[in-house]
Formats: sequence, C-alpha cells, structure tokens
Amino acid sequence: MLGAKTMVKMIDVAKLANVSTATVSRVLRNPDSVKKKTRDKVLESIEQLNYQPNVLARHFRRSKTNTILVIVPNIANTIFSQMVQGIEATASQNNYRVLLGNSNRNVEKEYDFLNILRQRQVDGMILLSGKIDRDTLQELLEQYPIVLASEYLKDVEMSTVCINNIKCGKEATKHLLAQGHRRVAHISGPMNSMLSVDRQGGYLEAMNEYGLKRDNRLILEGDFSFESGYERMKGFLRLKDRPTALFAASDEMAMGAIKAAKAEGIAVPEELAVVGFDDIRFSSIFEPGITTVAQPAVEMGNTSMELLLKHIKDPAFKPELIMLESEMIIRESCGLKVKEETR
Amino acid sequence: MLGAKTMVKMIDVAKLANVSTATVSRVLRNPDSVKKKTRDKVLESIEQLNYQPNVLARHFRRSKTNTILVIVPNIANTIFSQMVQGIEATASQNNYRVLLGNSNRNVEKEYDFLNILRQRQVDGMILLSGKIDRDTLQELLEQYPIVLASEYLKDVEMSTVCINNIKCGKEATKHLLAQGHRRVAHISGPMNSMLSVDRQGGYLEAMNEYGLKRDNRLILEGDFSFESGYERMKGFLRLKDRPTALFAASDEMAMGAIKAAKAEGIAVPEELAVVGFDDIRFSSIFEPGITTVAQPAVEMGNTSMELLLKHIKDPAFKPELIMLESEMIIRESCGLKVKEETR
DNA sequence: ACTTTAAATGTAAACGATTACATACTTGCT
DNA sequence: AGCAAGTATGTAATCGTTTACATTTAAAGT
Repeated sequence: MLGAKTMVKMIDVAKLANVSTATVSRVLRNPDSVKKKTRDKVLESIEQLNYQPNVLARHFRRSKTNTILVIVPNIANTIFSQMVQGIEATASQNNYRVLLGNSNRNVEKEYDFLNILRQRQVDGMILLSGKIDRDTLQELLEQYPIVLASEYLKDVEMSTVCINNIKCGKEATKHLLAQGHRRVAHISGPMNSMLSVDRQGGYLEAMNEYGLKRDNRLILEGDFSFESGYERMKGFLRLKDRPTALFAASDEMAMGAIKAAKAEGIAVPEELAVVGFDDIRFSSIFEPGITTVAQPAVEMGNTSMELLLKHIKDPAFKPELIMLESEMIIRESCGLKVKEETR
Repeated sequence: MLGAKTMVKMIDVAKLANVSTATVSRVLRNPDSVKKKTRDKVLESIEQLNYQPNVLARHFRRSKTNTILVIVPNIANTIFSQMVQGIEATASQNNYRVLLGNSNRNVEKEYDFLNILRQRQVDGMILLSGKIDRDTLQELLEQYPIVLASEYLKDVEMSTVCINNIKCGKEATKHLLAQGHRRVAHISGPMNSMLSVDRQGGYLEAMNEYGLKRDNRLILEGDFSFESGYERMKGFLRLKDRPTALFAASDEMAMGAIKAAKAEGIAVPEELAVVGFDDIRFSSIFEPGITTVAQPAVEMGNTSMELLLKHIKDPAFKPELIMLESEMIIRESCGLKVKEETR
C-alpha cells in the first residue's frame, strides 16, 4: 500500500472541462440543471481524471452522511442478524449505509453508541433494543430521527415497528390449550423488556380465558438463550405435578427445553407439547420441528428503515406505530400432526 | 423531532474559556500538551455548553473517519455474523466503527461497496468474501488498508486471516477413513472459492493416503446451504454403491445431508457417518450432534481487525498471513462414541 | 539579572465540496 | 432588432476543525 497519490479534486475537473466548480458540482448532484453539452464535457473530464468526489468534504458541507446507526443487542443471534439484513437491504436501495452498533446486551455500550448520533455522524438510528431509559430517549427524539424495531416501549411516543406480542403469545398458548392441555408452562424472556412482558401477558390472557388462574410455579424467566431454556425446563421437571405443555418466548429456549425433556426421557410432543417464538432458521431443521410464531424479521428490518427514511426526509413526520402480521407455523413439537417437512 | 438547536461550536467554548480554538482542539486531541489549569478551564466550558465536536468537520479536516468497512456475503449466516461480532468488538475497543456491507453473495454489490473505500469514507476494509477479481484487488491494495479474512486468495499478496483449510479437510476426512470407511463422499462449497477448493484438496489428499483414487461420483458441489446439502445427499443416495460416510464442507450442508438420509430411512451415524465444518451454534443442538471442524469465527474477526489496524497505523506494514488454529469437535454424527453433550 | 531553551498558547491558513447570489447567455415574442 | 423572461454558468463565501508557524510565557542556566 503506497501513500495516496495526490487526489484529483473538483477544481481539476473544472479546469479540464473549462467550467467552474459550481458546474461540476451540479453535474454530480443535479444533472438536469446543466446543459447536455456541458454535462457531457464534465463527465468526460471526470472519467479522464478518474475523479472521486471527496465524500468527507461533502458530508461536512451538507451535514449529512447518508449513514444510519443500528444498535443491536447481539448480531450473532439469527433473529437480529435477519433484521439487520433487512435494514441493510433497504438502506442500500436508498443509497444509505449502515453503521453497526453491537451492544452484546451491555447497556453501557448502548449509551456509548448514542454519541455517534449526537455527534451527527449518522442521519438517524434504528434501535433493536429497548434498554435506553425514557428520559434519554425523549431527549434524543426531539433532535434526531429514531425508529424502534421489534421492541416496544410504553410511555414513549416514537416510531415503532413490531408485532403484536400479546396477541401472538395468546395465540400460541391457546393453541396448546385447545389440544386439551391445562398445565401449560411458560418460559419468558427477560422481564425488563416489554416484548417479554407482552408475550407473557398473552399467555396469561389465554390461560384466563380457559379459566386457569396464574400459577407462578408454571412461569419462569429466561433470557432467550438455549441454555436458559434448558435450565428452566429442568426446573419445571422437578415439579411433582409437571406441565404437559410449554410456551417458550423464543425458539432457542424451546429447543433447550426440549433437549432437557429428552434428557429425562420425556417424549416431545407426546408427553410435552412445545410452542416457541421467532421461527429462526433452525426451527424447521430441529427435531421435532418447532411449532412457533414466525416473526417477519427481514420485513421488520425493511419497514423500520423505510420509516426512518421518512423521518429523515421530513423532520416534522409524526411518529407511527406499524404492527406487522405474524403467523403461527405448525410443526411437530406441539403434537398436532402435520405432513413431513424437510426444509 | 425539532430542528437542531444551533450547534455549539469550538469557538464558543474558546470564548467562554478565554483561549483560542487551537487550545480547545488540543485539549480534545492531545490533552497533555495543555497546562492543567487551562485544560480544566476548557473542560469546564465544554461541560457547561454541552459542546459536541462536529465529527464531520473533523473527519474532513483529518481525512480520517475511524470507520472501517466489512464486506460480508451474508450477515444472516451464523458463521459470518460471528466474525462480524468479533470485528465489531475489537473495532469498538480501538475507537473504530464498523460499516456493514452485506452483499447477499451478489458480486455486483460487492463492487459497489468498494467505492465507499475509494471515496475514503472509511479508513480500511475487511473482506469476508473472495469474489473480487485479482486486478481490482491489486489496485486497491496499493492505496488502501485491506485485510482478507476466512477466505484465501492465490497470487494476491495481501494480509489474510484464515485457517488451514487443506489440513482441516484432510483431518476431517481421515477421521472417517480411520474408522474403516472407504466410500467417503464429499459435498464441497462453491468451487469459485479457494476455501472450498482447499477443503476438497484436503479430502483428496486424505483419500489418496489411504490409496483411494478420486471418484467423481463421490464428489458434488454445494453452496454451503442446508438445502444444497439435502439435494446433493439425495444424489449420493441414488448411487447403487452408496457412500457410507460423508465429509460436508459446512455444518448446514451436513445437516441437510443427514435430513435427506433420515428421510430415506438411513440411520446416522450407523449407516452413514458424517463430518461437517464450521461448528455453528446449532451443530451441538442438532441430533445427532455434528462432528465438525470448529472455525474460531469470533477470534478470526478480532484478529483481522487487529491486523487491519496495523495497516492503518503504518501504511508500510508488510502483508501478513495469519493462520489460526482450528479444532475438530467430535460429536455423534461421525459414529465415534462420546459422552452425551447437552449444550 | 540576563540569556538561552523549552513549554504553552495564539493566529490564520488550510481541507474540498456546496450553494446563494450575481452575471451571462438563450429563446421567444412583438 | 429589441426586450423580457427564463436558463445556464460563474464567483466567492461558507461549513468547523486542525495544525504549521508565530508569538508569548515560563523555566533553567550562568
């Protein structure tokens, strides 16, 4: 790698084409405002000199970077990486770039990333985590375009893209109840997240509709991970009157739970019916296939980026709540017979 | 979101602290060059005015962004998202940001992303894909800090972080041969990637050591996906003299192959022993657990970022090839008895 | 006390594009 | 031809830091 050969600047192009820098700039940013003949002359000079505009100068002058920040709890987690994929795709299409802020579920790191926004290094932000406190968020919302995706926050008026977690949790649970199960357990996500609260809320509503009161022995808190599913399930299996069905707030936890059950010789779905959440890539590969609530992760990413663009283009754009449709996918783990699936 | 309240600039801080902008700048970038008393005065003014430096002006002036670009074939793929996680972690530690370029295995998009580098919007680039042509790469290498990770290229002298794919492919295959298998099949990755060529090369070397000549009916090309593993295995199963063992160049393909075998009533590992590659998160969860060559994905990310930083800091830094150690993980799919694993 | 040397701070010129405003050039109309 | 209205181009200020160089202040040495 050699040092950079001295950069060709706009003025060089202008000189070669016998025009002013203003005209060159216009050819680049607003071609129609320049006469075809001049434009061609300029384009040719650009070509000839292999001119690359200095993006940093441009960003500085326009105080705009065509870049957005995504704060994600864990990029190595399928559901998040799919959302990021969706965000990146839509961003790219609209000539935007994505700066990645991976917090590893560390709130401090999330707060650090916010400075990228404050220093205007990006034009906006998509939050895939709901951990930032209300006041900070409120302050930022007044100044910068921000969209919350997947998560949901009470008492904060901001654009949000999510699914109806209450409804989904309810549907998942009712699916088990409808098959005659009455001792239905629930492994929730971390309760400091609204998303987990809502899924649990849905579970409780469903139980209630079937005349079943909340039984805290049947509810344990996990952290969405396989490991936590495994451990919590072991807890349930120690109960003398153990559950016959389980609604886990993530597919990873569902898989962990199933593994734990199997390890104790308990057959799934025959002795334990399980419904998960997310429909990650491996839910269909796992055996038994996980019956689950499919989150439209990529679409969620697309939609939140589109929404963010609206905020960026129009600072007066009013916050919107977009609820995407999700769908229950019936596989083997819940005990309902379905045709063999291979992919 | 309101319009930005007029920004506090360095000159405002300078005035309040009764110094020049130069001093303020020094306090920010090189605190030791300023007398403690002055420094404190400036810091207090910064605090008081809630001054945020204009990063865009800074980037422009210094032609440096403290941002790097990662071009990744598919961020939703576990192995890549883990590498990106490693890259991001090391970048963050060193006060660098990560711009994400997800190509979705589309070469055109990869070429597009290169312009981000050419326009100096980033200080360097990590390539997680080996599809860019030799000449383009050579031209870029002369001007910008670039590191290739996971992939490997012949005839291009550039810093690279990878594992020894030949050795690993050989080891995986020998593991099967050592158990007495002679009809060992191989599903390779796409052959336009050196990585796949090498893994296949290792397979061939191993076969050769056992006196087995290349048999093209036992070698099929996949694309690393579950689906391709499934389809290729179906191909092998149609052979009248079908293989008793398989080395798949990715765990996803191994899983696909196992599913295909199971679908035909063939027991794994009893009737078909399988070894995969990567050790993605689900390889231990899948049943049977996948015996595999573990790629140190996160570490690979860390290391490539460290290497890139060396290039950024010293443009004369000579390209280095770093080969990381990988490890075979024995689980059930290869037929060797091992103690139960649950996680 | 008076140089000499070093440390701390200030002055002002960059960095390279964008764009408001001024000017020059066309075109169409009478 | 002469003028108005519109179109195309040019001029030059501007964005907010950084930093080479100049100047001032402090410390050290005789």
